[in-house]
Amino acid sequence: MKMRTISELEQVIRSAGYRVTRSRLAVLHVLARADGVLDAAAIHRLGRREHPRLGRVSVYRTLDLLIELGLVRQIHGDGGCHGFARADRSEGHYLVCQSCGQVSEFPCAGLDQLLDAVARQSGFLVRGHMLQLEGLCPACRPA
Amino acid sequence: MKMRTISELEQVIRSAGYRVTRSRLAVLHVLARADGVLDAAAIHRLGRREHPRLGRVSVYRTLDLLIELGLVRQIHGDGGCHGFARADRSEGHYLVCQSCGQVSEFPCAGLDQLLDAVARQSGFLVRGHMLQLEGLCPACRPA
DNA sequence: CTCCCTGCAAACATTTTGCATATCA
DNA sequence: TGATATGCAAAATGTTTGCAGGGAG
Repeated sequence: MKMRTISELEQVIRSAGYRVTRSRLAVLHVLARADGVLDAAAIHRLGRREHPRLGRVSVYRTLDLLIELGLVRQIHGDGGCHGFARADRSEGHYLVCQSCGQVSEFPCAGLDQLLDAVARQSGFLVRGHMLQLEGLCPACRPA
Repeated sequence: MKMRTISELEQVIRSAGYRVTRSRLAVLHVLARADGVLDAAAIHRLGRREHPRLGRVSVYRTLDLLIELGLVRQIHGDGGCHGFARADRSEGHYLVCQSCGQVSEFPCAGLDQLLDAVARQSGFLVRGHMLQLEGLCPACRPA
């Protein structure tokens, strides 16, 4: 998926009949700047820097909206599965370190073929996928 | 992973230096009988049928223990990511229906190769994986 | 008999609702 | 201006901890 500019993201929101508000922009900006995965609390905290009156509630509602529009993806971690990241930054492939908790992404060539095969065999209409590997990152793995 | 009998599961618990108690047995039995994925509340409710004094707390603690021992796997669903299933019943490959919420499993030949390649490239020590496909099951997909 | 495990209650953390007000288009 | 979105407070939900008593080995 190609990377979108903030303006393009705003456009998606508008086209869907929703308003572009300060709260929503704040959340978008936070996610745009973030490299990795953030949880709702972090998004709220960072969002307050640019919009101090931003409420927790709006963060949740905005995230719901962005997920519905396909702009944001929810990441399900091992402990507390409450991460969010921009969908166009990620392909849905994550490496989660069980020691330091860091999440990184990886390219995964060949997965699509595999998914096609599964779809054919199961009769399932596949609309998305998530592949997570758990283990130890290079920094945490024993020598 | 081969399917284990309840006695074998008990043995694993004992070997690890833990006691086999009524609460733990109740949770094991519930998970053994269940076909799909259950959340903590469901496990508690069903477990009470066989052990009425079973407390919520013990369910959580038992699940932690079983995960630690590798007997149970945690499933991260879309809404409320709090499912649990016996590890020896599952390979970590799930199809989640976005309409009816049903979770089923699928065999996924060829994934291991793919993971090996990723491990080599990333320097990550991979200890487990989870592949989830989201979409519509045969019953829910449009004609 | 001893120590681990349990269950209760209460603390805690996170997410969702009700409602009056503010704000975008 | 009018419908939508916000933010607060409070409720609902889900999970963890403290502690006295109970049960497995």
